Amino acid sequence: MSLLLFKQLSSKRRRNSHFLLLQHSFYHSKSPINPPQPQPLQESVIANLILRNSTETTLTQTLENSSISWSPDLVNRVLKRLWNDGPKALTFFQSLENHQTYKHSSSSYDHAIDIAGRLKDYRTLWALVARMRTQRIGPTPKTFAIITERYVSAGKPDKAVKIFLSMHEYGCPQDLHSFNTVLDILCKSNRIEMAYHFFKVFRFKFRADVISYNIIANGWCLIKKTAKALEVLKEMVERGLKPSLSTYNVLLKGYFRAGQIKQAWDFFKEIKRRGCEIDVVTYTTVIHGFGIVGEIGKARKVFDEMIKRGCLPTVETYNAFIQVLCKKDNVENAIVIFDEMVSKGYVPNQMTYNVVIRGLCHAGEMDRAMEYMGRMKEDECEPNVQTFNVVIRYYCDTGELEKALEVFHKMDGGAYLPNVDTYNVLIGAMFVRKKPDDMVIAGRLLMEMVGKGFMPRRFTFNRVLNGLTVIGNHELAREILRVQSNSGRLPRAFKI
DNA sequence: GTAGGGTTAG
Repeated sequence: MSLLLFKQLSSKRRRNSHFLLLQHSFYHSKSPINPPQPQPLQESVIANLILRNSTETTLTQTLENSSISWSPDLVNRVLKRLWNDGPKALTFFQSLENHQTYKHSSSSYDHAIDIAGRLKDYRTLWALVARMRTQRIGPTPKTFAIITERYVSAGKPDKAVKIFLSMHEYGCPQDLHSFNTVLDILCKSNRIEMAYHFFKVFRFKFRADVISYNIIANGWCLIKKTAKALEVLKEMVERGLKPSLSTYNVLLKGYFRAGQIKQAWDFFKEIKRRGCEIDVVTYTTVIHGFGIVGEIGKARKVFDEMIKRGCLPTVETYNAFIQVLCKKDNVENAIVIFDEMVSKGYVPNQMTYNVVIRGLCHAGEMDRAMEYMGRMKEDECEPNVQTFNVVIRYYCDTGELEKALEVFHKMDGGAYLPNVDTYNVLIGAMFVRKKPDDMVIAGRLLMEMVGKGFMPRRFTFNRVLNGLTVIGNHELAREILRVQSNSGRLPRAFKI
């Protein structure tokens, strides 16, 4: 059985077992009138506990006194919950470092290192690496992938490459695998020029393979330079490496991204004509590519064609199709497809819902958008930060700030922590009504985001400071100025 | 976390 078919069947099976479970509890429950209340997840309860304790000392005591039996999996789930409050996440991690019985696993160290890196707290990051080493649980190649990514996205790609070249000094030798990882990280962080240079210097040393070439070709495609991608692939073939299906999919996507729709279509026809194996990724790429330029008819045709040819769509295919229908057709037509996928036994995921909810918001159907958000929970498909951000953004756009703030407050409680986008959207919205109270809210939100390790841009700082000065709230303004000077993002006038 | 398909909007 092909992997594709297997994926389809397993997702159907999941849904069927869900139905069976419901039927089972309906027939066997002693009191079907009182359905069992859903228990809050353990990691959610713990995350709330952590968010309420302000210092490491009180937290350590609280955790020592509690009878939680820690496991690497539980610690990872808690860290995931606390993802958008980096300082609290690290405090939690460190408070367990001296636990009497529990010892952190390698993967938990990786998470903590990732969080420290995002906070640009490199001292903590390297202290954690050293600690991994003394515990003899790392650092692993994955740890180095995380560190490399954090340095690249902090604008230090040279440093990132140096770290990669020194990883063997940490007992972690470089190989083709880790070479490809670094190339991919550089490409995905918009450093294709550097990735290509690095690739050319080391391709013989690491015996670059099809995957290395695909990564580089994809890098060029990401910045719409399909000609460069083709050049790289030509060289690959000259070296005797055979293109894979991924190679074709990379190039196909590259044509669409670069707006070379005709080339994309010709290329798609060509690979079919040559009898190359086409898979669901190829079809999804074409459906999305045509849809996004408004060619809904063609997208639909390809969607029908794949089914006719026995290539079953996946949830991702549906997500792509639903998204383009929302954007270039009509949200009602998108919902028809949404219902169709559900009736066929597919389980919509968070992205499916987010795409539909965004489509409804865009059509001004905020109430229906909120209905779908409620439906997510019923479907055991918890809304994520993106779900909240979409709804908050659109409430802000329509000037319903009270509703935006109401949704924002629903995020409180540890289950879904706001991220940097949430704060930026809300703070920006506080300037439209010119109400003094809104300035105070903006000021508080700014303080809150800084406390969670999200650094606002200088523009945001200045805007909020101005607003507070205009309404005469000098106290909050001073507090913010203090935070800003600690962060090093001083207003230009204050420099020197 | 060795590659390819599905989220924001200006």
